[in-house]
Amino acid sequence: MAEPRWLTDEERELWLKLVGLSMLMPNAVEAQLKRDADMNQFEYHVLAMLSEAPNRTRLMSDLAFHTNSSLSRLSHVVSRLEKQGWVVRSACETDGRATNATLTDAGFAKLEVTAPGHVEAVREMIFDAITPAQVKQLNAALQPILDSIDTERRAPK
Amino acid sequence: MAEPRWLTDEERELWLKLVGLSMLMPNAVEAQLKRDADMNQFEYHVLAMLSEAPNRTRLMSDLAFHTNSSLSRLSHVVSRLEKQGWVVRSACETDGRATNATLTDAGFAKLEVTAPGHVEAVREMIFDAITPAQVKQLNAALQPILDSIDTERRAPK
DNA sequence: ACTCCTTACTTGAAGAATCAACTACTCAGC
DNA sequence: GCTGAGTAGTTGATTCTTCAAGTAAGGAGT
Repeated sequence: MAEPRWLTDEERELWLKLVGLSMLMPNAVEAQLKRDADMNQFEYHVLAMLSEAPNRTRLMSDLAFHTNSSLSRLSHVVSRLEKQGWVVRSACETDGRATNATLTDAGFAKLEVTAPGHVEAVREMIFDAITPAQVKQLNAALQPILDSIDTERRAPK
Repeated sequence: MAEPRWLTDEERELWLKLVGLSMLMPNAVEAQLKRDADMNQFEYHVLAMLSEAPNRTRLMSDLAFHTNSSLSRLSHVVSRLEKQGWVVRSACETDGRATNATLTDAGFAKLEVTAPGHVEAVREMIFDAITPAQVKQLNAALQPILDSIDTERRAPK
């Protein structure tokens, strides 16, 4: 067993920041969403991804991809959203295995009243804290990390 | 109600990346930990933070801070870790309300066999994907975001 | 020394996420 | 037109997290 390639101090520091970010950021956002809209971030994300799609409709599997979620998780959540009347499911006409999820008018309305507060919270938390140049840097530096995670996700060892 | 300060395209792009990262990164790490050590990332993080402390011991509240967790969550997890024999609790001598958590020899040994594989996974996922210059940029740009989250956490509106 | 507030932590119940089946459909090859 | 492999989605059980109490000790003021 070869000597592991340990992290440098700077790498370790960054790693702890990334871990901290993935621990704290969702909580921080969800506090606002929960308080103002009785919704969690994932549910919001699902509604948002539907609202941007043609006909406010996506296949479940497509929606799972765009929300970075498993089909199982999505299925449970869409069941909840359906109960609230914000989403409806329907059979896909061209593929008998597939299911469409569609944002209802009520769901769209919910999103419209929720979005401003959510965006404001995001802005205060993230974008008021960094410079436009840093936005560019982060976009550039985070992309390869996401690609790398995605590669491993698609081709697990 | 004033017009909300919507996000620019670049900001939106970054926000989606940050959300994606906090969704996918923990899973990616945990897959390896789960497979190789039957442990999740939070448990690993708890053991790691203990291993670095003097006497491998920390107060629960201190440990909660260093793992970005609530005391409640930590308490449940330490109970599990205690059952596995990796951590022990003891009363704090100077403050009757406080509890020490100490990493046992077994816990330290567990960490020692787990660390190389974990570090390797982190390296492959993160540091093989970006340049040393990007490590610096990310460290610099993520810091104010974490500070901002932390401020809101301490002084909720 | 007694009230009252805060801190430190634990606990049990409730809600959400994951995991491991399972159903149902599609499609490629024979 | 079967068979088998893969795809799409659902479901129920288990596990984890969060939430809302609760206990118990410290500490400030009186």
